Amino acid sequence: MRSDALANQRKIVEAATRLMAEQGLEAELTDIAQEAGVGVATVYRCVGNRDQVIETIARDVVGQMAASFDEAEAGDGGVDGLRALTERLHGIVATYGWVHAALIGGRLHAELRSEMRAVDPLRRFERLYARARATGRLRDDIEPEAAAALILGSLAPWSARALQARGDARAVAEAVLAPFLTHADTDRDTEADR
Amino acid sequence: MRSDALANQRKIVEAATRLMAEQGLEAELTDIAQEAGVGVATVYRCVGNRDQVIETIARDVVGQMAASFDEAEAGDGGVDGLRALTERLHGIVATYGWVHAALIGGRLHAELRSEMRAVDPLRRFERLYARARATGRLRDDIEPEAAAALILGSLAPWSARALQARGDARAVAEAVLAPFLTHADTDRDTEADR
DNA sequence: CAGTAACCGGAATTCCGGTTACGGTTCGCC
DNA sequence: GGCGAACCGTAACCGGAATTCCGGTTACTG
Repeated sequence: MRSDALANQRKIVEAATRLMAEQGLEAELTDIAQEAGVGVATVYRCVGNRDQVIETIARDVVGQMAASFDEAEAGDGGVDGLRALTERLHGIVATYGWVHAALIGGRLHAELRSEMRAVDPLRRFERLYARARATGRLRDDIEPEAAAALILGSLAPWSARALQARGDARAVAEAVLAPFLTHADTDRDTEADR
Repeated sequence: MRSDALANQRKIVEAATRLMAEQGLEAELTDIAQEAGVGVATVYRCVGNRDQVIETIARDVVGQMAASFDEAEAGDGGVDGLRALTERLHGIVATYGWVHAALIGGRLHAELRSEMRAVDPLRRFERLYARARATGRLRDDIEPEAAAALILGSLAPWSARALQARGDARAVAEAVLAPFLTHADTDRDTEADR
């Protein structure tokens, strides 16, 4: 592949990501091409048809999410790992906006769908949460399943946007996890911030 | 309008709601007509074109949400009101599935969009939360804004589904609010459950 | 119970966005 | 610097979903 074609490929994927992040997966191909500053045909040559464009982006998101979970699972299993994971996930949705939401509900090719399902964020987060709770810095009166649903719920576009308005990814993760920390721990953190 | 036409209108809206709840807003008109047991033209006569079908459903959702908030604001402002609101909201998303999520991100007519924005769930929930916190049964180390984002985040389709799997709307609301109650209060509730 | 206006279902049509074909342009190796 | 292959943008094509049209049917009124 010639270097200009490669550059176009990158431009197109970036443009598509940007557009789909705000409009959802149904962004039009002509718009994507325009946003990338190329013609429609170039999209077909450099990335493929509409489905393949979506698939490319989907793979990006799924890959990044999976990697974040892998990393967290490889860590020491403490609360800090959970915080880092939350932070990374919020970083991802900040970039991909509506894409990750659409991926879960939309119609995807069976193959990609199963790949997505394999990540199974709720379950994996739940396990990580349970593991971290054993360190004693998380409240023990809340079930990991409910905690996972709440924390990952904060990735919903409307919540994520509201939270992002208040600070950087680190601050967001902090705010999201706070309700689950033991009082002693939140006190410590609060003091540390000052 | 003749009585059979009125009956059809109801059937169509219900069918569209059911279909869109699981498939998203892009459900096809022919499928909707079939699900309702009528011809396509009947959809146009009784409800209108595709956009108007969506608008009708959207109005339902927005109306129910707004009513829920109105009711909560008219209440005594305690934690129980918050719990009831959360319960109602989860009931709504259980019925409308992907519709409410799509409404926020999708392309809507400016008019309806602003109507939706007028409900402004995050802000209204935040105020209710702040008010309820004054009663002393909610933790005071969590900001209302963050709490609102987390609690309303639980309405995200993936979280809502996971939570619903564990029990009825009341149990869901309970689980969602638990992290925000003071310890004394959660203890009391936990004991009451047994 | 008959007349009529409103209603119905399904076929025909329009419309719109994805896809492809084609003539001009640019990269990169010599 | 020139040549060929690979690349580009535009405009025409195509399929499928939205919308409309039409002949038959059904609910209300007197």
